[in-house]
Amino acid sequence: MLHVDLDQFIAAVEVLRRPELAGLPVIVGGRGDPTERAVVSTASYEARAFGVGSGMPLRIAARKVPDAVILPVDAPAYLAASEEVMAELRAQPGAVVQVLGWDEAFVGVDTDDPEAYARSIQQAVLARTELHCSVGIGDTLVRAKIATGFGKPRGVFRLTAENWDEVMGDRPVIELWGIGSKVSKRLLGLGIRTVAELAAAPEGDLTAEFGPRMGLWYQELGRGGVSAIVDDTPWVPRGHSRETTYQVDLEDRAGIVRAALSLLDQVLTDVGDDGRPVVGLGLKVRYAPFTTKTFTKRIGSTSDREIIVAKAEELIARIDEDRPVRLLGMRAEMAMPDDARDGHTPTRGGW
DNA sequence: TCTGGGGTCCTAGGACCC
DNA sequence: TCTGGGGTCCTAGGACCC
Repeated sequence: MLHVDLDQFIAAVEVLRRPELAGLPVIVGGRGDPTERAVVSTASYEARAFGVGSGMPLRIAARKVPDAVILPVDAPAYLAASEEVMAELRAQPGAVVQVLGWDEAFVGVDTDDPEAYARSIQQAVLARTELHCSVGIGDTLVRAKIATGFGKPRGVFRLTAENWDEVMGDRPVIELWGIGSKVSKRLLGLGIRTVAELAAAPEGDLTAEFGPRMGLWYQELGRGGVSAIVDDTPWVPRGHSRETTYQVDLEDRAGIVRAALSLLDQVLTDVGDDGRPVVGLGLKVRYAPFTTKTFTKRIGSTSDREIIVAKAEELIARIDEDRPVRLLGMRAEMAMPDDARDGHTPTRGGW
């Protein structure tokens, strides 16, 4: 199958509607104000040359690139562009499309010449949207996804069982999709640094450290994954949540309660649009400088707004009073059929 | 340098039941 | 006095992805 990933997607969409920005360092993040608490969503390649990347505080990014054009995040514009791209992918002959995010998707297809198919996808997407993309070809989802990174920008790369060891074997495990900084450090504690070492590690070491499920999953990742099924069944959200960051720390109880209720209200709007009942509530509180506390509560399946609010107030009442709050997040979980989760391998926000 | 906002899934441990 | 085994449900926390 193939994995398609748009190149510097958000920055590219911004440049499309403002051609005068072409070739300039463009940074998109927050409300476009580098004095605010916010982070970079995407930087153009010109800005990346200065060491700016997504996730970086906007304030720092602005300092690194004094001449940068800093723009606010315009989610509706990116969603519209994304839908055009996905529609074009679905229009490809024989394509099964599984969307992973605004700017990427798996494309399952039966073809003798995947490279040619990949090039024709790039041409089609470019012709329709003026956006460039990179394409990974793989014999598993994991390999296709990782292959795309080697194709960037505007390229095509093939990663299969044949060249997996050669290409990935000596690389650090953090380059695997689904292994981040924490897990890679724990793996290092087991003496596992590279992809090849993970693939060959004693199963018992991994399951003892990460549990039977995740331990085996990480080993499978080290070997390039197993699943090769592109799943285009429509997405069913597991829940809805809203989160925000306050420009000034909240410190008084009344203000904290008011802020939490305001977030709750926003979540309830999404819940109402969803139409399904709520079965659980969560409240995540971020304390300055960087600790979080989570409160959760199961509630009987209900759509009654007053009941939900009353249950949420019980959670709000548990927020510590003796500490300033830096950020409040609230999450409402939605009901879903139990069988929707059955048979799934661990995915980590993935496929 | 000081950390967004939207998601998903896994694990540990306690309570409770038979 | 010392102490089963299996199961489910719930809460809190951790980790990862785009």
